Amino acid sequence: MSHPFPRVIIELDVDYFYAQAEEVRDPSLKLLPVAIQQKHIVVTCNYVARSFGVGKLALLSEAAKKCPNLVIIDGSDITRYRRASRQIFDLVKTILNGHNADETGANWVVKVQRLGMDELFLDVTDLIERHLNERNMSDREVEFDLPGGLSFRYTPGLWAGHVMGESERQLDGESGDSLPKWYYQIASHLASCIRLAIYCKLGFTTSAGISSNKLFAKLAASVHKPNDQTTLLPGAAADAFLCGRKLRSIPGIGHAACKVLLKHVSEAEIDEKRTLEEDERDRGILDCIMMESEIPDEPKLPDPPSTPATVGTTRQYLSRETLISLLGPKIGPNIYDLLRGIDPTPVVPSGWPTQISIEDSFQHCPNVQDVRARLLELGRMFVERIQEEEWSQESGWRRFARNVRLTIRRRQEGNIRAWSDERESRSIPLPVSIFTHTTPSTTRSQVLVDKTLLPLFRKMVGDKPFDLTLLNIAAVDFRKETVGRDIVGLFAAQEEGKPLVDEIDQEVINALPEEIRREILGSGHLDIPILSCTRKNGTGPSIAEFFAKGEGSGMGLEDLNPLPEDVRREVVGHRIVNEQNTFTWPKGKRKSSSKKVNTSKKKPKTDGPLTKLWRVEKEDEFVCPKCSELVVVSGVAAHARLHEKDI
DNA sequence: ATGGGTCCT
DNA sequence: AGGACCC
Repeated sequence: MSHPFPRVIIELDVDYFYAQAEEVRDPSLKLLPVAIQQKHIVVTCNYVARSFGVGKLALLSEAAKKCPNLVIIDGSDITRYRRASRQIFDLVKTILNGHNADETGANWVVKVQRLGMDELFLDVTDLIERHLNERNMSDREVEFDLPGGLSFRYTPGLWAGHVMGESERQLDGESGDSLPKWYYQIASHLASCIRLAIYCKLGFTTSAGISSNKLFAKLAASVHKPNDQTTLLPGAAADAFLCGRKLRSIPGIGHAACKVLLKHVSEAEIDEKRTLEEDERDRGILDCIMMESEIPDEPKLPDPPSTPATVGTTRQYLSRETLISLLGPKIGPNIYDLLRGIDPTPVVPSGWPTQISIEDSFQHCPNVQDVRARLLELGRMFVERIQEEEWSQESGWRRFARNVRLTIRRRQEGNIRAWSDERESRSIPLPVSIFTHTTPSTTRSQVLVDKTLLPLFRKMVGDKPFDLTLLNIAAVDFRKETVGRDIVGLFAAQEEGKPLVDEIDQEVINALPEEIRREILGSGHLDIPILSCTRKNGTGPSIAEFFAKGEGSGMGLEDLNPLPEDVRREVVGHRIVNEQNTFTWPKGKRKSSSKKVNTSKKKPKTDGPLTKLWRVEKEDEFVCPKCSELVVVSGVAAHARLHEKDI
């Protein structure tokens, strides 16, 4: 019963992501130990560094001691990694859903969900079903055509990569609650093809897990790393594998739940031991009865901390009811199921982010001057980040954050307790002026900080002394096609059912910044495509340049040569069972010449065509291009109506 | 710990 | 607004 509905899930994990992104940027790093630094810690490192004993989240000082030649790269600006992550996501999306896949995932054949920057979940059930309906599996070799135009061949009966649980017989046929073995077998080749394509196109190696749900797929992916894959067939082997895992290694069982569980498991163990001893004593009571009063049982006291607490032991000791009483009616049953390998959570297609945040941590920040200085810097990065996100929306509707949230963390007295990093936050409408691309980001940051964030900060801390260790600015509550609530409120409150556009001086409307104009023109009937903008890079070859092949021309799947055998082996590894596994890139259709010439820099359109603008004068105040009057944003439409008479 | 994200309450 | 979870 461990599969409420039968699925085939692939989890893809980009190996040592930040460090590999640096290797892709500069391949000479591949031979060196590389660590990515944020503040005083190594957040990740390549496998060369790991062979020296350097680990994730190691102190930089310790890492340098273990590995004196460690190449340390500052990773506090994650822009490059975010872009690389996007490229990988877009590539996988395109391979599996074609070039015309929408942005919401509503009509994707294969749902693709991001987890962090370096992991993807794929639900390939429908794709494989479709393939099975089209192809004759009695052929010696079968071709698998993917929606994006890529295709690969495999030999039925053979596996790509590692397999766990193959010897079980029950999977050979339908058994009601799981899919037949060959579904996973085909998925193993599919995973191999996708990994190969990622490597060929973008240069990243990945690890993959293939199984019947997200939990198993993810655990499977961790079995053989890096640059390899594992299929974990549901059944007794998967269950045994799960049972041996440490509790904390189960995704979904976090720090808080783990603490509660561990406590009760060890209590239950002690309990059981005691009743066992009591049983024994009962049996041997005649032998022991004389000694009992004399001897203060000394060797028995400090035993409990020996518990590693695995899934198996936890499952054994904690009933469903106990878990509910411990963790509540939602989380309790959830974890009860997880412990048994039951994970019905669907692969939810990832669309645009629901929040964009930027943060910095530090040792001390005890006064408002420091806060302002830090916020100004953070705010500048914030508005630039927001702008980058706008540019990455290549077509369709723009999305705007309604609110901005300020988060702080105060310095804690005394012991630094593990993982209750307590934050406080407040949110407030995000001023529309931050969307004005024509204003320098430093200016926009000043406005944001002085008019919005510092007042908000005052509200949080009051007059009391403070010492911060973290500041975070987040754009939240994204909506399509609206700039700010004040404007929406204006039009909602203002006219009862009249078509607004016809009432307002068209020329004045046209002169508005585009965001405002779109707002005035209303929603639904106007689809202004947003120009894509190829960003320029700093000096030297950047990751973006390295990746530039695919930009602006679909994903350019067709421009890759058929794979050289040595590359294929490098990617798929030595373990591949199916020697016939190859894939071909689609031919024709697109000119391949266009994509190498892709370095042309389009300007963001706000720099260009609009010559007569409502200029942003101050926070939320505009200068009318017709009469130069200063108008608050909530008065823009009303002011525009005044000019109707001018015609 | 870092610098991000997700969803639920 | 906070808390849990994820990387």
